[in-house]
Amino acid sequence: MAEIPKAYEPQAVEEKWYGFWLKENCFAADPKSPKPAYSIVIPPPNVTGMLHMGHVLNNTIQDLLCRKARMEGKEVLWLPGTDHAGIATQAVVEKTLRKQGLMRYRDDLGREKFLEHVWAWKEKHGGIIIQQLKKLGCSCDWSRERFTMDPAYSKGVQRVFVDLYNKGLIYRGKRMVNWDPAARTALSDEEVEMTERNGHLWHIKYPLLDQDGKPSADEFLVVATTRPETMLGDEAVAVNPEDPRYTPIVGRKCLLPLQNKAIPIIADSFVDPKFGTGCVKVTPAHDPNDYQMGQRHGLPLTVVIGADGAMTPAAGAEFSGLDRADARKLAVEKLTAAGLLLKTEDYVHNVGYSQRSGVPIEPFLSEQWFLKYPAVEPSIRAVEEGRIAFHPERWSKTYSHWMGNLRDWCISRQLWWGHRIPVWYRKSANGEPPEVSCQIESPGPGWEQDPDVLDTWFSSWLWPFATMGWPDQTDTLKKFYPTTDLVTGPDIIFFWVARMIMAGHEYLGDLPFRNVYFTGIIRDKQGRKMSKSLGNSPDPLELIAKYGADALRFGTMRSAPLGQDVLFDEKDVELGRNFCNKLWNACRFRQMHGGEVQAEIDPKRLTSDDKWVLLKLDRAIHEITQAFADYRFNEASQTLYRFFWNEYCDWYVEASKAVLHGTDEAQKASTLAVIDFVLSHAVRLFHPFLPFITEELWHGMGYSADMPASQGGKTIIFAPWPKALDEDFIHHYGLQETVAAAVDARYELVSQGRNLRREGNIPAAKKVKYILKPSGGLSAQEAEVIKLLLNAEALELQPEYQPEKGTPVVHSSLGELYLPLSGLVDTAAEKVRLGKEAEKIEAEIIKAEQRLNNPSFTQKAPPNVLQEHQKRLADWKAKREQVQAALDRLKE
RNA sequence: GCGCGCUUGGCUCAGUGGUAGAGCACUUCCUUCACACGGAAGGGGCCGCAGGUUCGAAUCCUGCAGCGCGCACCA
Repeated sequence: MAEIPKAYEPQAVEEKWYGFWLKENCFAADPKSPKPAYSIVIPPPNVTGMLHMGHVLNNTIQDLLCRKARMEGKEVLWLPGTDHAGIATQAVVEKTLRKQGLMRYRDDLGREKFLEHVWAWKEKHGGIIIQQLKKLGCSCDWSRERFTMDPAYSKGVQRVFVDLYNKGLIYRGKRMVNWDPAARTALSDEEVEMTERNGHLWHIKYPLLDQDGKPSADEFLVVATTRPETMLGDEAVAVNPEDPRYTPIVGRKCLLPLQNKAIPIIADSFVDPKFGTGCVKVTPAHDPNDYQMGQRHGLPLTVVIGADGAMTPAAGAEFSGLDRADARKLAVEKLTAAGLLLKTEDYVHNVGYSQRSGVPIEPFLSEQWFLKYPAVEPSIRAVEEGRIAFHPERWSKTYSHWMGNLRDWCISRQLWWGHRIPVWYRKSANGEPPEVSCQIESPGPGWEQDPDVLDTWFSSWLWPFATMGWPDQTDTLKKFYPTTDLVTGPDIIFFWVARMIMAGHEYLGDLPFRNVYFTGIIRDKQGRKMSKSLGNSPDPLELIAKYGADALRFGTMRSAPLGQDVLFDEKDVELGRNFCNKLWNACRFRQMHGGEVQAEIDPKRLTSDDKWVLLKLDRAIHEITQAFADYRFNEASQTLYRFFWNEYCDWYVEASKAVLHGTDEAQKASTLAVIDFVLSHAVRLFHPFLPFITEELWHGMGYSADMPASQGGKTIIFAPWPKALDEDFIHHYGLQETVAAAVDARYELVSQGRNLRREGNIPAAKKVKYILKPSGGLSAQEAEVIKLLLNAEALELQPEYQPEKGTPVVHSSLGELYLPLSGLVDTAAEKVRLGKEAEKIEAEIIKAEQRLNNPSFTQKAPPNVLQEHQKRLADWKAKREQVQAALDRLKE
């Protein structure tokens, strides 16, 4: 065993072992392996993205699952890759090119040239996030890294498009879509975020026209609108057909101000007579509801806002070219000047914003491609029947709700970066509509491909199988599909999860994964979402550099409960680092005592402390295994923390010094064997959380030497996952719960004894003598442990001890522990202390008696609970007697 | 409007029918031969409010309040 440094230094260790794992191909998945398969496909990060805390949370969980599965003897495939992220990537590149002065708008460069720039960008930045994942310790099979625009992957995307087109599920149509005027593309409904805004409701007078088309001086309608600039495109005013106030004027016309245009008054049941004035202005080209009404009433579509968000010439000379926001201001000004603005109310309403560019969405009429979702029914059933299990389960409700209200998916984007739509057109000579052909390759000369690309999610939804070589029946697909677990955020349940389930059912006739783990969202200490603009998003790589990857992983896992948002605090990472250091030093302590790894535990030499720690280890293994089964990683990490720090280090290691500092060599060897047993288990239990330090210790401590090369001899990655101790083991080593309880009582006595020392203001370093008046048997070794843990000069066992008046004492089931302080006794202080204790005991006794005196409790409570309460009462009563006796002695 | 989640010590959160827990922060003491990225002892909570079920509720049910998040075509 090599000497190891005093504090754990992660940097060199991390680099060394990650390189080793790669060199030894430890993460490679073998489709020919006879082992049972375990697989995860990574939620592909944006190819040009940078690692953030969300990735840390998400990928640590995946790594945890994969590493545990390997230790359990599974053949593991964690398939990594990146997403081309259409709009996001294109926007970044456009911005850069604009900054460099290479273009103002992408048309300046043209499609080919522009795409060259994007690919160059991808080549330059595309590998960054992959390298960052490696720093985190992710055990992905990098030989299988995929990109959603790999040639083979693209083929799959196009094939699916053609197939769905041929099935009649994909169609083209002119619709009112969500338009992003900044990115100048259509978006899906899911990419629009409704945000509550403080706006205004402007009440505008529309004068009625008489028979001659002359505006009436005193007859007018009042319409209320949140978007006065759209009135330039109004084609009607609508009222409810049942509204008696307005039925007489339906069919007449009114004057559209600013445009000086006559528009009809129509009746439509969409209008709610109780809202506002009961009159609605109708702008068919710029509002989805108005569009519907326009269709019903045959109204013209006057487009006053263009694709760039600026007013068109149709808006009139004064407005043409103005941005929509400026047009609103001008419209209000002009209406005010004309005396047509009746009032302006403050009004809170929801406005749709582009999730990508952050600008308000414009309802916009355009020709787009739509998909009617396939395999909807089986996809709903798969989740409802639990064949796909959501963790936490409640998200299945969100899923079902969305799946039950599906609307066709707008899949075309007016972008260049993405999969181009495999549809071809050939102009016909005689003005007829062009010929259309949907196929992957060009049908030949004279055919032009549709200029649009597909929504990024139209490629992502194929990720679980398109990454495995589909449509070919590859070995990988056969072995690892369907995947086992998916780990992702609930924010993409519609974008990605639901769509993957449908694609899986449509193309492979089965579910794509069996479990979906939804992480929480990482927030800052104040609970705000992390964002670049707030500057509250810590750089994980800086945290890794400062604390180590293991520390970052452990801290994150420890504070991330299932399904709950995580408030990130650097303190958590600090805790992780401190924990690694504790683990490190616990191993140094073992090393200090030298000798070979002790493989065999001798049952005859086990002390009660040894048995206690083995039982605690057993309980920890049970709890951790259950926590993993429930996807409760925070519980698993907390159990590990408690076991290792509190139980093993604080109590067992300290107690073991009674043996290790002694002279009995055979007993020392026995203790070291227990330590080796516990440590070699603990290091493996920690490995999924702390891959680097555990690998280092696995080798440094010599535990790898006991294992065959395929099972931990070479690397801890394949070391067997610890099993709970079996009955034979427990019987063989005499590990009864009663032993553990007795040791618990002994440690409790020690705590109380230390408290006496504090209460007496005796410096920790000062050696003092304690006297124990035992109530039962205590071995010499156990007494030695008590002495050591109390840091006492001596512990005298005196069954007949008669204390001097006022000697401080504590009481327990093991007996009375006195701290005789020759000449230094403060009787008054001791009286106060014992008085307080007596009060506490009295309160507990009253509580217990009340319960036990209640006949319905004694009749109805289960026997074990009843017994427990009876025992509790008896214990408190015994203690009361002891304390009372001590108090009486003070009075003499 | 509908749905979901949260409300437990100063802070962040576990706990989910039988004596209120952790980490951090705080107080006091200790550089003792694994670790000051440490050790020891301690203070601090009528578990949001009101009802109900139960022998027994922080825990189950019902209402209410506050906060957060989804979904929804009301100008």
